Amino acid sequence: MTDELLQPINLTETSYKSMTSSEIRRIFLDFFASKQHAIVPSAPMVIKNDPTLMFTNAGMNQFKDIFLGMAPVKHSRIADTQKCLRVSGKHNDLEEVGHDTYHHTMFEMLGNWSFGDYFKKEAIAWAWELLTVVYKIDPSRLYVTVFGGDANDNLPADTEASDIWKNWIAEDRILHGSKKDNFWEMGDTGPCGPCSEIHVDIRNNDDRAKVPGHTLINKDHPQVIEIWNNVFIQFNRLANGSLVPLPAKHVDTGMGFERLCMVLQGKQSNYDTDIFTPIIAEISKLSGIDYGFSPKSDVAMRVIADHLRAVSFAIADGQLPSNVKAGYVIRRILRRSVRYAYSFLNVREPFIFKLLPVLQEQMGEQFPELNSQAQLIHKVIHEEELSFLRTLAIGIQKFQQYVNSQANTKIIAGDFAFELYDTYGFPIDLTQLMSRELDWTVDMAGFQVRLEEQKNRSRKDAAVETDDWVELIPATGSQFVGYDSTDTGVKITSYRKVIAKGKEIFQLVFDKTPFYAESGGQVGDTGFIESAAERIEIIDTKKEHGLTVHLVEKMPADPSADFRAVVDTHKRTLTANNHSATHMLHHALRDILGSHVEQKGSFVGPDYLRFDFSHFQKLTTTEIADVEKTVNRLIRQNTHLDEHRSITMDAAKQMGALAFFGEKYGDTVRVVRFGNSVELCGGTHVPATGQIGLFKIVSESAIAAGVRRIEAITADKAEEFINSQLAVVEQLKSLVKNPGDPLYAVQQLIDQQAELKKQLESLNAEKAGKLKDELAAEAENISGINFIATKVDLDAQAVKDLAFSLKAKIDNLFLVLGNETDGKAGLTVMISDNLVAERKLNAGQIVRELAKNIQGGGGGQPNYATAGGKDASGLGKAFELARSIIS
RNA sequence: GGGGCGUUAGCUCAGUUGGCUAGAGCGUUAGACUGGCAGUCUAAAGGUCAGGGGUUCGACUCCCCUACGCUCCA
Repeated sequence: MTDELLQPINLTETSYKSMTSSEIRRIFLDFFASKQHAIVPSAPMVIKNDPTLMFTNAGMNQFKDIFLGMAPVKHSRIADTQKCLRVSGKHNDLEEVGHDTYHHTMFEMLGNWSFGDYFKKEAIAWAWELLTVVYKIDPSRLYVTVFGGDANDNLPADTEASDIWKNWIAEDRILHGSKKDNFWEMGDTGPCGPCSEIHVDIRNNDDRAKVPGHTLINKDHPQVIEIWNNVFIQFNRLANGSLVPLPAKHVDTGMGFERLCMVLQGKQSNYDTDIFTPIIAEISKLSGIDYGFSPKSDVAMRVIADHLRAVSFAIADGQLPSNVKAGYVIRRILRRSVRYAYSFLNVREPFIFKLLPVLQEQMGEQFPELNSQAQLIHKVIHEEELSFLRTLAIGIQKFQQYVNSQANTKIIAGDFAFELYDTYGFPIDLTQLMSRELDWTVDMAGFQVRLEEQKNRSRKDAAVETDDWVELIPATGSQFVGYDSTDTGVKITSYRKVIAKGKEIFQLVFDKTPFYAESGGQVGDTGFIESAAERIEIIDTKKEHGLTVHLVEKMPADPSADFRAVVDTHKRTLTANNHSATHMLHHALRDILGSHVEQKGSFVGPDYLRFDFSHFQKLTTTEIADVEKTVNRLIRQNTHLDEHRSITMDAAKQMGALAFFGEKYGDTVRVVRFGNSVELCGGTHVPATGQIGLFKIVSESAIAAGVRRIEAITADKAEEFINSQLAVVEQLKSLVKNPGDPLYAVQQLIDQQAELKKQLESLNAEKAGKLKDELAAEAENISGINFIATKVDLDAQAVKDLAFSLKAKIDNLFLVLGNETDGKAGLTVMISDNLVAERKLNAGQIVRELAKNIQGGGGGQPNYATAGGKDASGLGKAFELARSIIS
């Protein structure tokens, strides 16, 4: 048996320590191909349609549905290399990356899988063969762990695995591990099982002689490391905590590619392998600092090299940096690298984007998306770098203002440090660094308090309470019948309650459903289900783990009844119009702008459509008009939908179907074709394009570097839009009484208006001048003060103007003006500046006294003040009081 | 999804307990100086203070809502 398993395979003879990373990767895949594994491409690193996970963080992610029994097994043996990203949660702390030799954000996970096919015996034998025979790792450096059992969980030790291992490795190299290290569970419930890890000791011979390797396993020693984990999925964990054996057992393995390369290339650090050295060399060249120059610059270079990969792959998968969710994670990673470059490599301008060609050279062959998306990645990283450098500049300015404004306390308050961080995005470690340079310190305890407050606020808000699924009928999925029918008899197979923000809603799963779940940008269907006894509104339809979940606000009284599921067909039709129009828009854009146009995002609802695509400049008016014209021509051709529900990917490509990077496709795909527009798509469409009627673009804008957005409307909405615009023109024409050339008429009106405005201004000035002169003539000299007190028929602003112009005209002025508008009285007091100073007169105080006569109050400055009141009949008394003040 | 901050002249920004009839620099225009240019000086134009509502005698300033931008957290 053993011999049969160890059939030598025909691999290129490559000597130990000279294998490049590309060769190491290829050998892995070739090896498992020779063991009848189907080699599949990496799934996208960015995950869509799974609320629990933003990024692929393990090789098994793309097979999760198979383990959960929700998707059929297409190949029972699979191997691949999977791009993964670990940036948060239990797996990684972003802030660790770069400080040691082995943490990464983005990494590749090599893996082989058996779905109900081979189990422990083959998995262990092949792992051993690959490592020792093919990769030629010295067996005296290898150790393995197996699950040692757990009394609390009533789990026995995995003696099956240890017995198999004894065929290959000395017994004293087989170690027994705890539940924490050697028992794998996907979640609180579901498939799980013991696992067996392979560890390698890469210390030098002296150290190995001094301290035996087996004492260092799982002790976080940087040179005694786990490289391969083989998980044997054989149980199902139920909600009550008990374990039941699975009928079909699976193998799920993962081997960290970067670590493997480190071992095989005889390096002590992942960053010393040829995966990273060319990038680090380029960083060194661009920054003028040698790798090895100082610990801090070394960390910075590792950070940048690592983050470049993560960010580039994320953008290639369609995830642009943004300020929400997955996009925000990407932005944070990129900004972290800019921060390190800024602080420790003294870089003050964008430069990370310049490293992209080196990365392409390294990985472009295995991951072609890196090449095809290069222009976009380049542009996006460059823009993000620029924008963050701006943010840093603002933060530095704020910091300096703060330091200048403080007495020499030498302490940055935690509140201020947090404000810089929270409001202005200024990294706390930069605040600390700059403080140290000034010999100041930051109150980090205060900062942490504020940060914790903020986290609690957000967590509290995001708290969602989810009950267990209640299963009524066992089912492995739910078939979508909505392409053909919008009204079907269904049974509820399972349901659960979800509480978010104190609002209670229920999720229902049917045996089959006509409801389209939100996907590919198309909104979920709404409608209702109806039994003999009751009718329940479906408020939305979403997808979760490939299941179609219907959202309702109220549970049916009898969930086990027979229901009729009815989709809101009006909304569905409008949505289909927009979806088909989106395809034609995409096609027209590629036609007119070029084939660099690729979908970067899409929203299709009943009211409008939104389409984001890669393009590097604003569309001209002509281009927009051309796109509209092209789409409308396609609509008028009334092309019929040519739909292929289930054809192979190859056949789809043969048809010229557009597929997008960053989308996960099954082995068979659905192709939607309207004439020359051919796309892989699961959405609902019009039977023939004529139904769309009319297509109209309503806006074109930029949403990120190299990405533009078009919003458009169709059918009734487009007609309404055009008609309302035409109505405006009609009204305009009738207003100007010039049906021939309304533009000319309006222009003339504008010119005339400007002319009249000038004339009016000069007339008003003349009138005000006269009033001013009249009032000036009325001025009474009371002990050297020119006193004027009178009522004028002007509004508040005119009174103010008059007061100021009188002040400019008359010296030693004490002016009191009264006015009356809308039954309310107003008083204005103006006093020449010299009187304010010499006679200690204060308009503000005076106006308050005067205002008592009009039942009001007011205030202002010493030389000018106003007041308002209810009783205009008191104005005369106010004037007399004013006179008495200076008499 | 929850916070914080911002939006003032074409651009970059001031505007301190509500009241200085909204300011500066750059840019624009005009004039002057200079043989011409560069430049210097003088003057002018340019603002629904993001939009809407409220409080007040009075709102760029205070409160509420909306839009947009930045930013942190989830």
